[in-house]
This record gives sequence, structure tokens and C-alpha cells, in this order.
Amino acid sequence: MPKVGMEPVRRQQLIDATIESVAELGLQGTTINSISKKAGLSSGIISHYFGGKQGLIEATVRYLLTSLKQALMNQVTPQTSPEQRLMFIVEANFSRIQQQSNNTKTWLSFWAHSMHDVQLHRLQNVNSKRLFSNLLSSFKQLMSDSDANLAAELSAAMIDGLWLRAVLSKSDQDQFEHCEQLAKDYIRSLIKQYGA
Amino acid sequence: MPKVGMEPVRRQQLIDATIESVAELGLQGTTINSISKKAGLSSGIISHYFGGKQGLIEATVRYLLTSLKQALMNQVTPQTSPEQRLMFIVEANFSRIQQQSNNTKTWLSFWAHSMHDVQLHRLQNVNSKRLFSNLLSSFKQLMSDSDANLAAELSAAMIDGLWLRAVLSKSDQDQFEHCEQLAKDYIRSLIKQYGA
Amino acid sequence: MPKVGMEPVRRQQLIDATIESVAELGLQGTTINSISKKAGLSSGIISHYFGGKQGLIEATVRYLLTSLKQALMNQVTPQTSPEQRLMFIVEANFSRIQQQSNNTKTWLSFWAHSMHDVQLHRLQNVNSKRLFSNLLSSFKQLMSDSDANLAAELSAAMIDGLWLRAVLSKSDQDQFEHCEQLAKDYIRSLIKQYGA
Amino acid sequence: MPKVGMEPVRRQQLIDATIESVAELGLQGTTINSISKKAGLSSGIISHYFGGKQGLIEATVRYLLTSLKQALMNQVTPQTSPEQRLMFIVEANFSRIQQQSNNTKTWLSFWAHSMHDVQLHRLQNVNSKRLFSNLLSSFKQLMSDSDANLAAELSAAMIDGLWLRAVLSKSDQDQFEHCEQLAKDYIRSLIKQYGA
DNA sequence: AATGAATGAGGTTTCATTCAT
DNA sequence: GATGAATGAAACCTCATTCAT
Repeated sequence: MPKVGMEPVRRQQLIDATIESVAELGLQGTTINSISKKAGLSSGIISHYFGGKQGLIEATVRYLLTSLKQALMNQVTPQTSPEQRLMFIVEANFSRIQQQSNNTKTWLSFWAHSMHDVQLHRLQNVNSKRLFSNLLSSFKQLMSDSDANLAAELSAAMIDGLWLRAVLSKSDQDQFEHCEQLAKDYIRSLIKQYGA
Repeated sequence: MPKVGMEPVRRQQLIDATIESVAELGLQGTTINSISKKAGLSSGIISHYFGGKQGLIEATVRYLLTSLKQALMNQVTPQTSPEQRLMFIVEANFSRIQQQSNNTKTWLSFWAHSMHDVQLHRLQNVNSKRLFSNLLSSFKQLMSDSDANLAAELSAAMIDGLWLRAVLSKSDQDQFEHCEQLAKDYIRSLIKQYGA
Repeated sequence: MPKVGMEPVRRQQLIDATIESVAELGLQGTTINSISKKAGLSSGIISHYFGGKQGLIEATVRYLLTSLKQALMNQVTPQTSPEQRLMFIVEANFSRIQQQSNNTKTWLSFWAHSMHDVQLHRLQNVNSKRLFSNLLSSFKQLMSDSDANLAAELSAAMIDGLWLRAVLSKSDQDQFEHCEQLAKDYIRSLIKQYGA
Repeated sequence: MPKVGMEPVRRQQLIDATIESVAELGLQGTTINSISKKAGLSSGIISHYFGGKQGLIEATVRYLLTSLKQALMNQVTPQTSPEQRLMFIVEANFSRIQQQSNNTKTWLSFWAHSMHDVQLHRLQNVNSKRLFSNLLSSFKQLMSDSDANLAAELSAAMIDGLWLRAVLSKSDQDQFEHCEQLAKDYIRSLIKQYGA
């Protein structure tokens, strides 16, 4: 049975299982067993690869954040216009839902828990600030710095707010797309309002 | 120590202690002991008055929701103008922070947990829909029904989004007031844009 | 509310409630609360009158034993023939069922518990020996001492065995009467067999 | 410590410890800790192998019933005469005592508790009916069906009654053997009385 | 590399007892 | 004489972690 080079495979198996489990049972209801069962592996392997439950949780959050970052970077090229780039930001953020059927619940669980976990809080902060600075740099190409700052703050709030309300009301895919559209429209209206 | 007529006092003591404990330790870190210790009471008393931990959690959420509703109703009179009413809605929602120093973290913990708890989810839904319908009825007095619907949806998202980002970034009081101001400005801009 | 001379009334109320509760919930499932609720009294009163749960349990067993003794003594007179007396003994033992609809289950619970409770064991022993000596003294008038001893031993076992199997199989009233008849027939056959 | 293939060993260890604990402390006094301490294992292992205390209790009863059945089956062969078979039934039932020093008290505790526990009651019923039908089939080879029925009923009661009185009076081994002899004699007298 | 048996700390709940009223 | 609020020990169960294999 022992194979070499299994490490990355096992790690990803466990991270995927964690996302699933947290989505289904919540962070509170997720146990080392619920994860390892979903992964089709033994419970001991978690300590082996991640040092413990906490390590796996953090790795999972890190993975989700990286995925989000990638989702944006994959679409943007040097030729992308600022407005187009803003639309991609929205899409990337709403795609938190689509990548894996139920990442969204997982995101929210982690968000809430980050209030009481310094490690997680640092990670979430990075993400929150990245959304803001991504928005800001694009807006800056379209308006004055101070307007761009305001626009970025409002857009970030609108994206998170629409997304949050969609998640919490257990919306279906159509409603998510509707919210994504609202977010895009709002950003366009900000450009129109403040754009030079 | 046993006295008569203590029931309402004890219930409130325990609810307050729950809010404190969830704010400080998170819902996951909150135990029957952390609560009863904060309340200065024994652990058994929780089962006595609320039937168990779950009962106390639900009672606490119900209390927070009622408080929020009261915060709004206390300010609104028949003479309040629609615009004024909208401003009060924003204030009431942001005052979730002020009433008790750290209700906010508690709110977020409950929100996240509601994804995996039917009882809590029902309660949260009531709240979410109330925010929306409060906004809607005020907007309807200022614009067409379809515009009002959109405005309410966007305002609700903006309020929640600003509030959420403020909570998660562990903002101070000043930042909260800044966010409250942004929310109010946004609503005014919606009125200007769509208002008859 | 405070009345005088309530003591015997309250004590009997609580004993009756204990019999009911043990019958319904078992000795294990019977709590100070289940008893006091059935009695329509407060929980504190049990300590007041019986010093605690254990005291009430013992008083209840004592009451059941006394009732059984009375049931026999009420029927027997100096003129009662030995055979008639033996029939009355059977009747009294089976009437453990009838007095109060479900004394039987209560009896068995106490019996079992008496294995691990010296107080109760002493009480049960008194009862067991009384059944034997009641039988013995009657048989002695009908046969030799050594035969009477054997007959008493066998009769006691037959009475308890029939009764136990009837209780455990949750028999109805008819089946109990059938068992009572079997016990009587058995005793008559012993008299015929050993009788001078 | 962890080894493979320990499951059957551990299960039996725990069942034996349960029998001991119930005999010593009663079903009421038996806790997850009293059992695991006797077994020399941790408390958690009980949930691991039996899902909880209740599961272990049931497994223990099942084990006792199976042992009783085996005790009989080991002695009976196709050549065994009906009368011999009846004697073996008595022996098997009285050997409930001998197998392990104090199974008897355990039996009685379970019996009493079965009045308030459907699972246990079902198991006990099986046992009670098996005793009866074992007796019945043997008697049928020696007398008319209706007589056999009566003989089986009386024998079952006599066996249980003698056994019960022996247990409750905390009899020693000699007394048990005396009772076993009485039961056998009684069955022989039934054969003489009704036998063709 | 991977398993899963075993542990035991910690959580919730139950409940006999106490005692101010 | 009677209440029932309050306590806290003890019970059961869960679960992250360890470690022999």
C-alpha cells in the first residue's frame, strides 16, 4: 500500500473533504472523523499531514483564499481594461459559490470563526484587504484617488453584502446570478458618477 | 438565596452572559460553564430556566432580534418622513453594535451557525426579511414600486455589507460611524436617482 | 395554607405517588420530581417528611409489606380451617396486583433493588420468611413436620414463580386469576399427597 | 497498546465487567466508570464498541441468554431421553449461578429493569418462552398435550420460583443445589402423575 | 505511508438536597 | 407547613490526539 509522492494527493483529498464537511455540518459539527470518512481515509492521517485539526482548517482556508486569488488572476491580462477588470473581480468573488457546489457555507463558517482565532483572522484580513485594493487600483485608473477610495469601499461592501444575503437566505443559482448582476450594475453606476 | 419572582431577572442575567460569552469566545467556545460563570450562577440553572444550552441560545437570538426591532420602533412615529425613517433603519441596524459593547460579534456567530440550525435559520430569516420590508415600504413612498424593490435590495445589501466588513476588521467606534454615514449617503443617493 | 394534622395525609399521598411512579417509570426512572409531581406537592416536602428519597422508598416498601400482611389477617379468623387458610395466603399474595392496579411492577423493582440495599433487603427478607412461616404453620396442622417443611418450601416457590412469570410477561387480569388457581390447585395436591 | 483483532477480546472484557459490576452494585449503581475500571480500560471504549451504555447493557443480556441456551444445548443429544432432557433444563437454569460466581444478581437486575425497557423486555420474553417451550416439548413425549401444557407451566414457575427465592435470600451454593434437587423431584412427580 | 484502537479531558444534562421565604 | 429556586456532584457522551503496528 505505501506509495511515494502521495503527499500532495492526500493533502488535497483532505482539504476537499473539509470543505464538504464544513458546508454540510458547520465548523462546529465538523470532526476529525467526519472529514476522514468523507475523504475515505483514516483519522490518523490528519495529524500526519497537518499536525492536527487546526492545521487542516487553516490549510483549507488558505486554499480557498488562493483559489479566489487565482480565479481573478486567470482572467486578467495586461490588456484588460479597468472596467473589465472590475467586472472580473465581482465574478471571481461570486464564483466562490460555483467552484465547488457549496463553498459558500464554508466561507461563512470560517469568517465567523475568524473573530475568535488569530490565525484565521489574519488570513481573512488579507482577503478582505485584497478585495479592497484590487477594487481601488482599478478605480484609480478611472477617477480621482479620493473618489476611487470611496468607490472601492462601497463596492467592497456591496459585493460582500449581496453575497452574504444570498448565502444566508439559501439562495439558488439564479438568485446568485441576479446578485452578481446587481453588483456589476452598481460598480458601473459608480464609474458613471465619479468617472472623469 | 432562593427568592420568588426571580425568573425574569435570572433569564435576563443568563441571556446577557450568553451575549458576552459568545462575543468573547465564539459560539464554539461558549459552554454552559462559561455562561454560568459570567452570570455568577450555577450551571444547573440553565437547564432549569431554558431546558438546556440550545434553549438559551435561541432565547438569546430572539432577544437580540427583539431589541433590534425595538430600537427602530422607538424612534419612528406617524409623523416621521419616509426619508427620515430610512435613516432610522440604518441607525437601528448599526446600533446592533452600540447597545452592548460587543453584540456584533455575537450577531455574526449566530448568523453563521444559522446555516446549520433550522431553529436559528428561521429566526434569522425573519430578521433579514424585516430589514428588507422596512426599507421597501419607505422607498415605495418615494418612487415607483419596481424601483423601490431594487432600492430596498441594494440598501439591505449595502447596510449588511458595510456592517459585516466593519465587524470582521474589528473596527473601532469611529469606523462604525463612518460606515453608518456611508450607508445613509447611499440611501440618499438612491432616493435622488429614482425619486419621482 | 398551613394546616395542622396534615402529616399522615401527606405521608400517604407521597407513598401512593411513589408506588405509581415506580410502577410507571421503574425505580431507576423515579425521581424526587416524578413523585412530587404525581402527589401534587412540592419536591421539598419529601425531605421534610421522610428525610430524603431513600427514606421515602423505605417507607413505601414498609407500607406495601404491611398491606400484604393486613390482606391476610383481615380474612383469617380462629375458625378458619388450615386448608382455607392456605387458600387465603395465595389470594393475599396474588392480590398484590389488585389492591392498586400496578403494585406488581413496584414490588419487583424493590425486590431487585434489595440485592444492593441492606435496608431493603432486611425488609424483603421479613416478607419472604413470613410467607414461608405462614404456609408452614398451616401445613403442620395437616401433615408431619418434615413433610410440612417441604410443602411450605415448594408452595412458596410455586406462588412466587407463578406470580413472577405473570408479572414479567405483562399478563392481564385473567391470566393472573389463572395463575392464582394453579397455585391453589398445587397446594391442594400437596395436601392430598402428604396429608395424613 | 493499540493492536489489531482486539475487538472480540475487548467486547468480552467489557461484557464480563458489566456482569460483575451489576452483580456488585446493581444496575442502578453501575456506571460507565464502574464498568471500565473493572475492565481495566478507559470509559471511552464503551461508546467505541457498543455505541453507549445502553448498547453494552443489551449486549450483556444477550450474552447471558446465549450462555444459558448453550449450557443446555451442550448436554442434549438425539439420544437423550425426555426425562433426562428435563433434568438438563433444570440444571442449565440453575447453572446461571455457577458459570460466573455471581451472574444471578445480574439476572435479577435485568429482569426487573426489563419492565421499563422495551428492548430488554423483548429479550427476556424470548428467554421466558424458551424455558416454557423446552419443557413443553419434552413433556409432550411423556403425556397428553393438554397435560404437558399444564406440566410445563407449573415446572417453569417452580424453577423460576425456587431460583428466585434462592437468589433473594442470598443463598449459598449448598442451598442452590438443594433447590435444584427440589425442582428435579417436582418434575419427576409430574411425570409420575400425568405420565401415560 | 497509513491505520484505527485506545485514551481521557471536557461538554451537557440530570437530580437529590438545601434553605430563604 | 410548604414551596421551589438554586446548587453542584456525577453521569453519559464526544472527540482530538497518540501510537503500536
